Amino acid sequence: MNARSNSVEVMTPVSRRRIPEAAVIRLPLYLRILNDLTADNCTQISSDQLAVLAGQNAAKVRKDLSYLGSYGTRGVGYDVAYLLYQIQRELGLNKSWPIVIVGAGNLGQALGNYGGLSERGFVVAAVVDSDSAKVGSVVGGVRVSHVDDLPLIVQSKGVSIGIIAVPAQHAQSAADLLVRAGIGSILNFAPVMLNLPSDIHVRKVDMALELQILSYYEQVRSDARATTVTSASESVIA
Amino acid sequence: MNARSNSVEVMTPVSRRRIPEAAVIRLPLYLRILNDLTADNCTQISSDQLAVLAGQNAAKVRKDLSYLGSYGTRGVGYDVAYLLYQIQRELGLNKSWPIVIVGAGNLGQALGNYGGLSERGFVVAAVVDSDSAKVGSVVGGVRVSHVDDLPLIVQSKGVSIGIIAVPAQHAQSAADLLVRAGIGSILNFAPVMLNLPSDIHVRKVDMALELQILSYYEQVRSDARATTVTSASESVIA
DNA sequence: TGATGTGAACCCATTCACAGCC
DNA sequence: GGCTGTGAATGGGTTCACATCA
Repeated sequence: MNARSNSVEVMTPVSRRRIPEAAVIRLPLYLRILNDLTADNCTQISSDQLAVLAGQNAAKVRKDLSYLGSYGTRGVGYDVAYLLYQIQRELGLNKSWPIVIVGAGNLGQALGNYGGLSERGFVVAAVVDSDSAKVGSVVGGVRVSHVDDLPLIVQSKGVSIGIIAVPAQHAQSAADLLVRAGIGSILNFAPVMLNLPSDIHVRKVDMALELQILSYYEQVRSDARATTVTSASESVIA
Repeated sequence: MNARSNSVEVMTPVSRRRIPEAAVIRLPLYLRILNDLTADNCTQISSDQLAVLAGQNAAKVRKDLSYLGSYGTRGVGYDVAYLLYQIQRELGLNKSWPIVIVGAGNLGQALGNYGGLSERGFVVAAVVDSDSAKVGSVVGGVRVSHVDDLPLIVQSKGVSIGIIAVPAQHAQSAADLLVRAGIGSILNFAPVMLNLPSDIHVRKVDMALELQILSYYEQVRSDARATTVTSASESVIA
């Protein structure tokens, strides 16, 4: 269908196209929904249904899925198991990713012990901390190592994703260490902006920022109420 | 400037314009940087400098800030303290927001005890749980209440922001309870998509989704390496 | 018939580039 | 001269609408 039949295909590479970032961000969401559907013994789903479950527009869902290939059946919909597999494969979730957590404090411990990680194929290869007192304790089934061993750990275990779980004031140096150790992607839980080379991928998890965004919309909401009241009374005056 | 001079202005409302969502999301980021600058006794900043610190383009920074009004000085830059104040005001952070946490498990406790909340004006008005055994214990300086009291708490304390910190399978019903109690915004820590009325604002914090996004880009990176190697060897063959 | 897959249209966000002001 | 503020240009993402096919 999308392979031109007059050309010789040596071997289909895993990822043919580059998927737009906006779509990549939604793929894990679809994946989760498909997992739930599988648990509910649902084997087929239409873009309309999936859109409702994902809180998206059906056309957007179809376009997102079309980046993976033409895996739907016209007039029918998508096979849940097959789509699940394709999304997993596209996201690289058919392999297991070793990750390293920097920081063995409250947050680092909580993340290391969080079962959702290994369930989804993210294995805590190491937890490191700069505090020698913490080295040796066990977090997430792993002995805490000293941060100086980071390059060694990253190289020997092939780690490419690092999680920053240190206080804000140490986050930048933690990030620098991760990059120097050879990491390619960082998930940052510290409430600071990291200054990093442009080829490093970063995602941020930041409760304070999220709440401040919500705060804006709640203020708009209360302003709207106030304005409504005001203009109502104004119209009475007028 | 934007107020037509031939119309009578009764009173300038707090928020004149509606700010594009993309810009709203970045305002808390600028705010944080300005806070850091204040701590460093820096009183002036240009859009270029701010852009570097925020990891953004200078034109974008200027446009974002222009939504607040014309608070810069041409040829000079922005006064840090004044800009700080204006962003805070625009985000509604000059008042204190009571919030309610649903779920008094590990996550709920951690969030309730997190000092960063009250530091930024988010006061934990209540922590609720459906487990009567948890009711009465103290989290974040507040006695845990039963979830049945949610409507009462929300009304009496004027809570408009709720945080969902319950296991995935209970998140939807927790959200429904929050909405029925009169909440307007939700910060969702549970790894599920919530089905909610469109006038409710939701933000999501989800480590698994973030890691899966990073996984994609790491896979692309390793594919790129593999392809480079392959095409190199191919060119040798050719 | 009914749902996918996709060009085209639309809309929002980003970036450019420069007028305006300090 | 330097930096802001902003129209205009660009680019990406979303939605429409329909040809296409099971």
